[in-house]
Amino acid sequence: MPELPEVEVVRAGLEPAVSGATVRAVDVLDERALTRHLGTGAEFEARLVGRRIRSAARRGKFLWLPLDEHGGVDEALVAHLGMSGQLLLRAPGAPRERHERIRLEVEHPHHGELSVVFADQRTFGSLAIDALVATPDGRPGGRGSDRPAVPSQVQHIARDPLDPAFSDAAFRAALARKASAVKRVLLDQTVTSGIGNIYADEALWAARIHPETPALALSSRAVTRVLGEVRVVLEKALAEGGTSFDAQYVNVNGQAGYFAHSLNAYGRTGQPCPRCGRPIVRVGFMNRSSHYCPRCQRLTAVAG
DNA sequence: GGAATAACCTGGATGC
DNA sequence: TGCATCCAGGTTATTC
Repeated sequence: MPELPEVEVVRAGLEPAVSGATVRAVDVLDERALTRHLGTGAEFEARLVGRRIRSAARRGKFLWLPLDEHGGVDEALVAHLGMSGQLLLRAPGAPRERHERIRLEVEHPHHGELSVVFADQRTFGSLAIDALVATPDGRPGGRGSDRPAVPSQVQHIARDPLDPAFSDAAFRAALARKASAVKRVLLDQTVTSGIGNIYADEALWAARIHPETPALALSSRAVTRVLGEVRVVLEKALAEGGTSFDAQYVNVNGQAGYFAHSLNAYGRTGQPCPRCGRPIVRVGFMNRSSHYCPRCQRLTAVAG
Protein backbone atom coordinates (compact mmCIF):
# COMPACT_ATOMS: atom_id res chain seq x y z
CA MET A 1 0.00 0.00 0.00
CA PRO A 2 1.39 3.42 -0.84
CA GLU A 3 2.67 5.05 2.31
CA LEU A 4 5.42 7.67 2.57
CA PRO A 5 8.31 5.59 1.12
CA GLU A 6 6.23 4.37 -1.82
CA VAL A 7 4.90 7.86 -2.63
CA GLU A 8 8.41 9.32 -2.34
CA VAL A 9 9.76 6.72 -4.79
CA VAL A 10 7.03 7.77 -7.23
CA ARG A 11 7.75 11.47 -6.68
CA ALA A 12 11.47 10.99 -7.24
CA GLY A 13 10.74 9.03 -10.40
CA LEU A 14 8.38 11.65 -11.78
CA GLU A 15 10.49 14.70 -10.96
CA PRO A 16 13.13 14.49 -13.71
CA ALA A 17 10.57 13.41 -16.29
CA VAL A 18 7.92 16.08 -15.74
CA SER A 19 9.73 19.12 -14.33
CA GLY A 20 9.64 21.70 -17.12
CA ALA A 21 7.27 19.62 -19.27
CA THR A 22 4.12 21.03 -20.84
CA VAL A 23 0.79 19.16 -20.79
CA ARG A 24 -0.30 18.59 -24.40
CA ALA A 25 -3.38 16.43 -23.87
CA VAL A 26 -5.45 14.94 -21.05
CA ASP A 27 -7.81 11.98 -21.24
CA VAL A 28 -10.11 11.28 -18.29
CA LEU A 29 -11.34 7.71 -18.71
CA ASP A 30 -13.06 7.39 -15.34
CA GLU A 31 -14.33 10.40 -13.41
CA ARG A 32 -14.20 8.45 -10.15
CA ALA A 33 -10.49 9.29 -10.26
CA LEU A 34 -11.46 12.95 -9.77
CA THR A 35 -13.25 12.64 -6.44
CA ARG A 36 -11.00 15.30 -4.91
CA HIS A 37 -11.41 17.61 -7.91
CA LEU A 38 -14.09 20.31 -7.80
CA GLY A 39 -15.26 20.09 -11.40
CA THR A 40 -16.04 17.75 -14.27
CA GLY A 41 -13.67 15.61 -16.28
CA ALA A 42 -14.02 17.93 -19.27
CA GLU A 43 -13.21 20.95 -17.13
CA PHE A 44 -10.21 19.10 -15.63
CA GLU A 45 -8.90 18.35 -19.12
CA ALA A 46 -9.42 21.90 -20.40
CA ARG A 47 -7.79 23.44 -17.35
CA LEU A 48 -4.66 21.31 -17.60
CA VAL A 49 -3.86 21.40 -21.31
CA GLY A 50 -1.14 23.90 -22.14
CA ARG A 51 0.08 24.21 -18.56
CA ARG A 52 3.76 23.79 -17.70
CA ILE A 53 4.75 21.58 -14.75
CA ARG A 54 7.36 23.15 -12.51
CA SER A 55 8.39 20.27 -10.24
CA ALA A 56 7.15 17.30 -8.20
CA ALA A 57 6.51 17.72 -4.48
CA ARG A 58 5.23 15.55 -1.64
CA ARG A 59 3.99 15.79 1.91
CA GLY A 60 3.07 12.55 3.64
CA LYS A 61 1.11 10.49 1.13
CA PHE A 62 0.04 13.50 -0.96
CA LEU A 63 1.92 14.30 -4.16
CA TRP A 64 1.56 17.44 -6.24
CA LEU A 65 2.93 18.93 -9.45
CA PRO A 66 3.03 22.76 -9.14
CA LEU A 67 1.90 24.42 -12.38
CA ASP A 68 2.97 27.70 -13.93
CA GLU A 69 0.71 30.53 -12.85
CA HIS A 70 -2.37 30.91 -15.02
CA GLY A 71 -4.45 34.09 -14.93
CA GLY A 72 -2.80 35.07 -11.67
CA VAL A 73 -3.82 31.79 -10.01
CA ASP A 74 -1.15 29.63 -8.37
CA GLU A 75 -2.20 25.98 -8.45
CA ALA A 76 -1.02 22.39 -8.71
CA LEU A 77 -2.07 19.00 -9.98
CA VAL A 78 -2.57 17.00 -6.76
CA ALA A 79 -2.40 13.20 -6.61
CA HIS A 80 -3.28 10.77 -3.85
CA LEU A 81 -2.66 7.10 -4.62
CA GLY A 82 -5.16 5.80 -2.08
CA MET A 83 -4.65 2.08 -1.64
CA SER A 84 -3.85 0.93 -5.13
CA GLY A 85 -3.07 4.01 -7.22
CA GLN A 86 -0.10 4.05 -9.59
CA LEU A 87 1.54 6.87 -11.55
CA LEU A 88 3.39 5.36 -14.49
CA LEU A 89 5.62 6.84 -17.18
CA ARG A 90 4.94 5.35 -20.58
CA ALA A 91 5.96 5.98 -24.19
CA PRO A 92 3.44 8.03 -26.19
CA GLY A 93 0.71 5.79 -27.60
CA ALA A 94 1.49 2.93 -25.20
CA PRO A 95 -1.41 0.46 -24.72
CA ARG A 96 -3.92 1.19 -21.99
CA GLU A 97 -2.94 -0.08 -18.55
CA ARG A 98 -5.31 -2.30 -16.60
CA HIS A 99 -7.45 0.00 -14.41
CA GLU A 100 -6.17 3.09 -16.23
CA ARG A 101 -8.24 6.10 -15.12
CA ILE A 102 -6.48 9.20 -16.48
CA ARG A 103 -3.70 9.77 -19.00
CA LEU A 104 -1.65 12.93 -19.52
CA GLU A 105 0.42 13.47 -22.63
CA VAL A 106 3.33 15.76 -21.82
CA GLU A 107 6.21 17.21 -23.80
CA HIS A 108 9.55 17.85 -22.13
CA PRO A 109 12.08 20.24 -23.71
CA HIS A 110 14.87 17.66 -23.32
CA HIS A 111 13.17 14.26 -23.02
CA GLY A 112 10.49 14.73 -25.68
CA GLU A 113 6.98 13.28 -25.48
CA LEU A 114 5.83 11.07 -22.62
CA SER A 115 2.60 9.66 -21.22
CA VAL A 116 1.86 9.96 -17.51
CA VAL A 117 -0.70 7.29 -16.62
CA PHE A 118 -2.80 7.22 -13.47
CA ALA A 119 -4.05 3.66 -12.88
CA ASP A 120 -6.00 2.59 -9.81
CA GLN A 121 -7.67 -0.74 -9.13
CA ARG A 122 -9.72 0.18 -6.06
CA THR A 123 -10.43 3.79 -7.03
CA PHE A 124 -9.55 5.22 -3.62
CA GLY A 125 -6.90 7.37 -5.26
CA SER A 126 -7.54 10.56 -7.21
CA LEU A 127 -6.14 13.51 -9.11
CA ALA A 128 -7.27 17.12 -8.69
CA ILE A 129 -6.34 20.64 -9.69
CA ASP A 130 -6.12 22.70 -6.52
CA ALA A 131 -4.99 26.17 -5.44
CA LEU A 132 -1.66 26.52 -3.65
CA VAL A 133 -1.79 28.29 -0.31
CA ALA A 134 1.00 29.59 1.93
CA THR A 135 2.39 27.35 4.68
CA PRO A 136 1.72 28.80 8.16
CA ASP A 137 5.36 28.38 9.20
CA GLY A 138 6.81 29.88 6.03
CA ARG A 139 8.86 26.71 5.42
CA PRO A 140 8.82 24.73 2.13
CA GLY A 141 5.58 22.80 1.60
CA GLY A 142 7.22 19.41 1.42
CA ARG A 143 9.89 17.21 -0.15
CA GLY A 144 10.77 18.42 -3.65
CA SER A 145 9.37 21.89 -3.04
CA ASP A 146 11.46 24.96 -2.28
CA ARG A 147 8.38 27.18 -2.07
CA PRO A 148 6.42 27.81 1.15
CA ALA A 149 3.13 26.57 -0.30
CA VAL A 150 0.90 23.48 -0.32
CA PRO A 151 -2.35 22.61 -2.12
CA SER A 152 -5.35 23.74 -0.08
CA GLN A 153 -6.49 20.13 0.37
CA VAL A 154 -3.12 19.28 1.93
CA GLN A 155 -3.23 22.16 4.45
CA HIS A 156 -4.57 20.00 7.27
CA ILE A 157 -1.95 17.28 6.70
CA ALA A 158 0.92 17.47 9.20
CA ARG A 159 4.53 17.41 8.05
CA ASP A 160 6.03 13.94 7.89
CA PRO A 161 8.84 12.74 10.21
CA LEU A 162 11.42 12.92 7.40
CA ASP A 163 10.60 16.59 6.69
CA PRO A 164 13.40 18.90 8.02
CA ALA A 165 10.66 21.24 9.26
CA PHE A 166 8.90 18.48 11.25
CA SER A 167 8.45 19.54 14.87
CA ASP A 168 9.37 16.82 17.36
CA ALA A 169 8.02 19.04 20.15
CA ALA A 170 4.60 19.38 18.50
CA PHE A 171 4.49 15.60 17.98
CA ARG A 172 5.29 15.00 21.64
CA ALA A 173 2.66 17.49 22.72
CA ALA A 174 0.04 15.81 20.52
CA LEU A 175 0.78 12.39 22.01
CA ALA A 176 0.72 13.79 25.53
CA ARG A 177 -2.87 15.03 25.19
CA LYS A 178 -4.38 12.01 23.43
CA ALA A 179 -5.88 9.08 25.29
CA SER A 180 -6.30 7.14 22.03
CA ALA A 181 -4.18 4.13 21.22
CA VAL A 182 -0.70 5.15 20.05
CA LYS A 183 -1.22 3.35 16.75
CA ARG A 184 -4.35 5.38 16.07
CA VAL A 185 -2.37 8.56 16.70
CA LEU A 186 0.44 7.43 14.37
CA LEU A 187 -2.17 6.89 11.65
CA ASP A 188 -3.72 10.32 12.25
CA GLN A 189 -2.37 12.36 9.34
CA THR A 190 -3.05 15.63 11.17
CA VAL A 191 -0.51 14.62 13.86
CA THR A 192 2.18 13.22 11.60
CA SER A 193 1.82 12.15 7.99
CA GLY A 194 3.01 9.40 5.72
CA ILE A 195 2.55 6.53 8.17
CA GLY A 196 0.04 3.81 7.24
CA ASN A 197 -0.84 0.45 8.70
CA ILE A 198 2.35 -1.30 7.60
CA TYR A 199 4.90 1.18 8.94
CA ALA A 200 2.89 1.85 12.12
CA ASP A 201 3.07 -1.87 12.96
CA GLU A 202 6.76 -2.03 12.05
CA ALA A 203 7.78 1.05 14.04
CA LEU A 204 5.83 -0.07 17.13
CA TRP A 205 7.38 -3.53 16.91
CA ALA A 206 10.86 -2.00 16.72
CA ALA A 207 10.10 0.32 19.65
CA ARG A 208 8.64 -2.61 21.65
CA ILE A 209 5.38 -0.78 22.25
CA HIS A 210 1.93 -2.38 22.16
CA PRO A 211 -0.23 -0.71 19.47
CA GLU A 212 -3.11 -0.14 21.90
CA THR A 213 -1.04 1.67 24.52
CA PRO A 214 -2.73 5.01 25.27
CA ALA A 215 -0.57 7.71 23.68
CA LEU A 216 -0.55 9.85 26.82
CA ALA A 217 0.70 6.87 28.87
CA LEU A 218 3.99 6.76 26.96
CA SER A 219 7.02 8.03 28.80
CA SER A 220 9.23 10.66 27.22
CA ARG A 221 11.81 7.98 26.44
CA ALA A 222 9.17 5.78 24.86
CA VAL A 223 8.02 8.64 22.61
CA THR A 224 11.63 9.25 21.60
CA ARG A 225 11.94 5.56 20.76
CA VAL A 226 8.74 5.52 18.69
CA LEU A 227 9.71 8.60 16.71
CA GLY A 228 13.22 7.27 16.16
CA GLU A 229 11.94 3.90 14.95
CA VAL A 230 9.37 5.56 12.68
CA ARG A 231 12.20 7.42 10.99
CA VAL A 232 14.40 4.32 10.76
CA VAL A 233 11.68 2.17 9.21
CA LEU A 234 10.60 4.87 6.74
CA GLU A 235 14.17 5.55 5.62
CA LYS A 236 14.98 1.86 5.30
CA ALA A 237 11.84 1.23 3.26
CA LEU A 238 12.67 4.21 1.08
CA ALA A 239 16.16 2.83 0.46
CA GLU A 240 14.66 -0.50 -0.59
CA GLY A 241 12.14 1.04 -2.96
CA GLY A 242 9.08 0.62 -0.77
CA THR A 243 6.83 -2.29 0.15
CA SER A 244 4.97 -4.20 -2.57
CA PHE A 245 2.23 -6.82 -2.15
CA ASP A 246 0.70 -8.46 -5.22
CA ALA A 247 2.05 -5.65 -7.43
CA GLN A 248 -0.28 -3.21 -5.65
CA TYR A 249 2.54 -0.72 -5.45
CA VAL A 250 5.11 -0.08 -8.17
CA ASN A 251 7.40 2.80 -9.11
CA VAL A 252 6.89 4.95 -12.22
CA ASN A 253 8.45 2.20 -14.34
CA GLY A 254 6.12 -0.49 -12.98
CA GLN A 255 8.76 -2.14 -10.77
CA ALA A 256 8.03 -3.44 -7.25
CA GLY A 257 9.98 -2.52 -4.11
CA TYR A 258 11.81 -4.95 -1.85
CA PHE A 259 10.91 -3.87 1.67
CA ALA A 260 8.25 -6.62 2.05
CA HIS A 261 11.21 -8.96 2.65
CA SER A 262 12.34 -6.82 5.61
CA LEU A 263 9.05 -6.76 7.53
CA ASN A 264 9.27 -7.98 11.13
CA ALA A 265 5.62 -7.86 12.22
CA TYR A 266 3.21 -6.73 9.51
CA GLY A 267 1.65 -9.64 7.64
CA ARG A 268 3.65 -12.22 9.65
CA THR A 269 0.77 -13.67 11.68
CA GLY A 270 1.81 -16.94 13.34
CA GLN A 271 5.43 -16.62 12.26
CA PRO A 272 8.12 -16.29 14.96
CA CYS A 273 9.02 -12.84 16.18
CA PRO A 274 12.54 -12.15 14.81
CA ARG A 275 13.53 -10.95 18.30
CA CYS A 276 12.12 -13.51 20.74
CA GLY A 277 10.62 -16.30 18.65
CA ARG A 278 7.08 -15.97 20.01
CA PRO A 279 4.44 -16.10 17.22
CA ILE A 280 3.32 -12.71 15.89
CA VAL A 281 -0.38 -12.16 16.52
CA ARG A 282 -2.94 -10.29 14.47
CA VAL A 283 -5.90 -8.46 16.00
CA GLY A 284 -8.64 -6.32 14.50
CA PHE A 285 -8.07 -2.61 14.95
CA MET A 286 -9.86 0.35 13.36
CA ASN A 287 -11.50 -1.78 10.63
CA ARG A 288 -8.10 -3.23 9.75
CA SER A 289 -5.38 -5.34 11.38
CA SER A 290 -2.62 -4.84 13.89
CA HIS A 291 0.35 -7.21 14.00
CA TYR A 292 2.57 -7.36 17.06
CA CYS A 293 4.61 -9.63 19.31
CA PRO A 294 2.71 -10.40 22.54
CA ARG A 295 5.97 -10.90 24.44
CA CYS A 296 8.06 -7.95 23.23
CA GLN A 297 5.14 -5.53 23.05
CA ARG A 298 3.23 -5.78 26.31
CA LEU A 299 0.40 -3.41 27.04
CA THR A 300 1.80 -2.56 30.45
CA ALA A 301 5.40 -2.04 29.32
CA VAL A 302 5.15 1.64 28.44
CA ALA A 303 7.81 3.18 30.61
CA GLY A 304 11.47 3.59 29.81
C1' DG B 1 -14.63 19.25 20.32
C1' DG B 2 -12.59 14.89 20.43
C1' DA B 3 -13.00 10.09 19.50
C1' DA B 4 -14.87 6.15 17.22
C1' DT B 5 -17.10 4.07 13.37
C1' DA B 6 -19.00 3.36 8.69
C1' DA B 7 -18.63 3.85 3.91
C1' DC B 8 -16.29 4.05 -0.32
C1' DC B 9 -14.11 0.26 -3.83
C1' DT B 10 -12.17 -4.00 -6.47
C1' DG B 11 -9.98 -8.35 -6.97
C1' DG B 12 -7.88 -12.27 -4.85
C1' DA B 13 -8.48 -15.91 -1.44
C1' DT B 14 -11.37 -18.96 0.86
C1' DG B 15 -15.37 -21.78 1.92
C1' DC B 16 -19.28 -24.31 0.54
C1' DT C 1 -16.87 -25.45 -11.31
C1' DG C 2 -19.34 -21.65 -9.71
C1' DC C 3 -21.15 -18.70 -6.43
C1' DA C 4 -21.02 -16.15 -2.01
C1' DT C 5 -18.41 -14.13 1.46
C1' DC C 6 -14.40 -12.14 3.54
C1' DC C 7 -10.41 -9.30 3.53
C1' DA C 8 -7.03 -5.69 2.38
C1' DG C 9 -6.81 -0.19 4.05
C1' DG C 10 -6.46 5.74 3.33
C1' DT C 11 -9.50 9.23 3.80
C1' DT C 12 -13.61 11.50 5.06
C1' DA C 13 -18.33 12.00 6.58
C1' DT C 14 -21.20 10.77 10.17
C1' DT C 15 -22.33 9.46 14.73
C1' DC C 16 -21.52 9.20 19.56
